[in-house]
Amino acid sequence: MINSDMQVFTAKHLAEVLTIPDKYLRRLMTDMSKKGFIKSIQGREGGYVFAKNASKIYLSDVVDAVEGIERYNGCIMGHETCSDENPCSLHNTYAPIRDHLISFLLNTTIAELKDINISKF
Amino acid sequence: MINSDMQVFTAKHLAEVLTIPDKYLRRLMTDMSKKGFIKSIQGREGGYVFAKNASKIYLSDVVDAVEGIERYNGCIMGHETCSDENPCSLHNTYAPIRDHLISFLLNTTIAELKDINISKF
DNA sequence: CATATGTACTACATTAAGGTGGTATAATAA
DNA sequence: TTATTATACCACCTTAATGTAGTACATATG
Repeated sequence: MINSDMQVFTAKHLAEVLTIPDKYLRRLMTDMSKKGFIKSIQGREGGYVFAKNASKIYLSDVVDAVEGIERYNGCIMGHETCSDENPCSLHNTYAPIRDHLISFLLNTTIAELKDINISKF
Repeated sequence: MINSDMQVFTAKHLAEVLTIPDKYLRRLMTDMSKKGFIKSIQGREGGYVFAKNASKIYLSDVVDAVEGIERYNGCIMGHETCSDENPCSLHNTYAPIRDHLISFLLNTTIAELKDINISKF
C-alpha cells in the first residue's frame, strides 16, 4: 500500500531508462532498500520509492552506508593518536581540508545531485 | 658513476627491508625511474637513488605521474563548462575545498611523509 | 486465482589491480 | 673478464569489484 506522494518506479522501468540489466538493478535496489534509502513495494503495482525526500538524505549518509564514514575521519599519516592536541607533522595543513570535506558531505543532499553529468562517472 | 651525495639502495636491500619480492620491487622502481623520481645506476655497486632531494618532489608530481592531476581539477558534477563565471549548483560550496586540496598537494613534499604509518595503507 | 511485482540464493563471467616467477640481456666496477 | 647490478619480456596467479543469469519464492492487486 502506497501512502506517499513520491513517485514509484519499477525495476523494469529503471533498468530500461538506465540501460542496465533488470536483475542487476534489482539487486542494487534491494541493497539500498535494506540500507533504508528507499522503500520497496512488493506485489502488483509495486516498485521502489524514496524512503524519505531526497532533500533529507545527505551524502554522508550514503558514504557511511557504502564504505563507512570513518575512512574520512582518520589522520592522513595513519597515526591513531593524531589530534589537535597531539598533531602529526601534516595535521595542521591537512585537517582543515578534511574537515571542510566532511562538512560538505554532512550538508549536501542527494537532491542536490539532480543535475549531475552521470556519463562522467 | 655516482656523482650524488644521496644514498644508493639496491633492489635486493629494499626488497628485504620492505619484505616484498625483489622482482616486483624492481618493476616498480624501474617505473619510478622512467617517471623521473629516481635514477637507476646499473652495474656493480649500482642501485637506486632519488633523482633529486625528496624535499623537492611534491605530492602533486607523484599524483600527476600515477593517475593524472586532471582528475582533481574537474567539476564535481562532471560539467565541462563549470567555472567561477558559470558555476554548477555545487561549485560554490565544493570548489574551495577542491582548491585547498590541490594546493595541499602542490605544497607538500614526499620528504614530509617520512613519519607516515605505512601499515595503515 | 492470475498477474505483476520484489526477494533470495546460487553460480558464474569479466575486468582491473596487484603480485609472483623465469629467462635472457645490458651496463659497469673491480 | 667476472661478478654484480638493473632492464626487458613474458606468462601466470590472486583478489576484489562489478556484472550476468537462472530458478524458485513471497507479496499484493484486482
